[in-house]
Amino acid sequence: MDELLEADGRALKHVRVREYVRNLVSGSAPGSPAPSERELVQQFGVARMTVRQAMDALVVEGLLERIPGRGTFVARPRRTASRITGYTEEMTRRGMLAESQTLLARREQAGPGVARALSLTEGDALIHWRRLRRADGVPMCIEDAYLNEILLPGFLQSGMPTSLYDALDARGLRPTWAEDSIQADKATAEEAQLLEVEPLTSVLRHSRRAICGDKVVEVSRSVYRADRFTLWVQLGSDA
Amino acid sequence: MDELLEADGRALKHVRVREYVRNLVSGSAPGSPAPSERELVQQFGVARMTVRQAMDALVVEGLLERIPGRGTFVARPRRTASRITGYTEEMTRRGMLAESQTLLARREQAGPGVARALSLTEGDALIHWRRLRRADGVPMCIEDAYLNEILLPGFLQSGMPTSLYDALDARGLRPTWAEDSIQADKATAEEAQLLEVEPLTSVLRHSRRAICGDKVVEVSRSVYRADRFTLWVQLGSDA
DNA sequence: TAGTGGTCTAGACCACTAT
DNA sequence: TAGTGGTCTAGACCACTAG
Repeated sequence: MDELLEADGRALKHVRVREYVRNLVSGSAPGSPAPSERELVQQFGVARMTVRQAMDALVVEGLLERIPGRGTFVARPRRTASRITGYTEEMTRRGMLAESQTLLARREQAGPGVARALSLTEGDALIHWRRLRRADGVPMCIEDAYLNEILLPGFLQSGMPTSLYDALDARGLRPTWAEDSIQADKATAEEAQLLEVEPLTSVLRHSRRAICGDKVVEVSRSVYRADRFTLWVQLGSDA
Repeated sequence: MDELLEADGRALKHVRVREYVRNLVSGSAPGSPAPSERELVQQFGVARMTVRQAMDALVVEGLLERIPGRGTFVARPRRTASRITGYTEEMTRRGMLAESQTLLARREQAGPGVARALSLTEGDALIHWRRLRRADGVPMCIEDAYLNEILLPGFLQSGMPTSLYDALDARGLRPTWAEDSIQADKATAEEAQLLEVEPLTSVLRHSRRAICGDKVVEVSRSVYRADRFTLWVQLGSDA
């Protein structure tokens, strides 16, 4: 007998069928046939509605595709929207070494703009974290992150992490939604000095408001050297 | 009797129930209760599985939320990824008047880069459409669009539309997926002249590869005046 | 013609919530 | 205790596809 049929007899029947089918087809090429519903009814000794419930879940998930009169097949993988990433993950993905140098990390009182963006009240305490970020040892961007202290108790005291997004992840606060704005501009004198370019060199300004559920977890403004950085974005998703 | 119960007796029962519930709750505040499943069984004289099928669809859609032991309620609207829009729709959304002046519209042979981006073979025929695009009468961007002629038969002959995306829509080719890249740069002499700015002024370069299903429907390169344009992007979606 | 998924019935028992 | 959604059964008929 298939060991998966025996595994965890306490599990719900439709879950057992679902996971059996998931394991069966994982790795199969798109278009490969899945077992027919009546076949699974026989194998598992359950009602057809139970099998349909299991298969429905996999169809909604995008793993399977039903074709009336033909059968159920492994679906072409759906394109999905970009994972929301921070600097460290993004540069690593590009095969570069991401490093950061903290220029400033302290509690501040929220000004009107940042307060609104973070869904705080003006004057509330927030964390302001400014970093010079390098890629392969060369300055890439200056990032000012503003964080809600309430969501990150002890953050400043616990030693700053390399990756803000890893730290958010660890607290179950990885953003699932982000509102970004992107502008072309020229570097100010101070920015130019930090980025090691001439003043008035082209830079890309990138602002983000990152949200997890109902909570605004990060508001940030970054300025990237235009000669080193192209922003890539994937939009939309398959129906 | 409720007129919706009578409407289109040919429709499938689960569809009738689904649309009845959709109409009933549309406009209701999140958290408002939907009818209970057994209530709908009574009202429509159908089996409970049929009602569950109807409700399942609305739950997957994100309109309803089930809470075991309590009931079914109107869900908080999900955040969804940005609709993929073109210049005309985007400027209209910003409350500006979008106008375009065609600088060039002709068949060309695909060069290596554009061929690969459009999933064509080098030397294949494509449509090259260059426009100066204004917002409220002032130059905003120059856009070079490259289109697969096979997908748009008679496009050049039929008179160019104002909105490429409307034209794609009409042919069932509205992109559901886009891969964009964004860079900061300085205007070339030619770009500066068309955009009515000084040479070396900051510009935002925006490239797009837009896809509908398996078909690459548009490859474009746009250059925006940085003093007039900020790109906005929403990323991710609720789970 | 045999097999497939799509729809539908008329029940059942369970765990959970609210009163 | 009454009501809710969650799970499950054992059938049924339909339209469609493929050999």
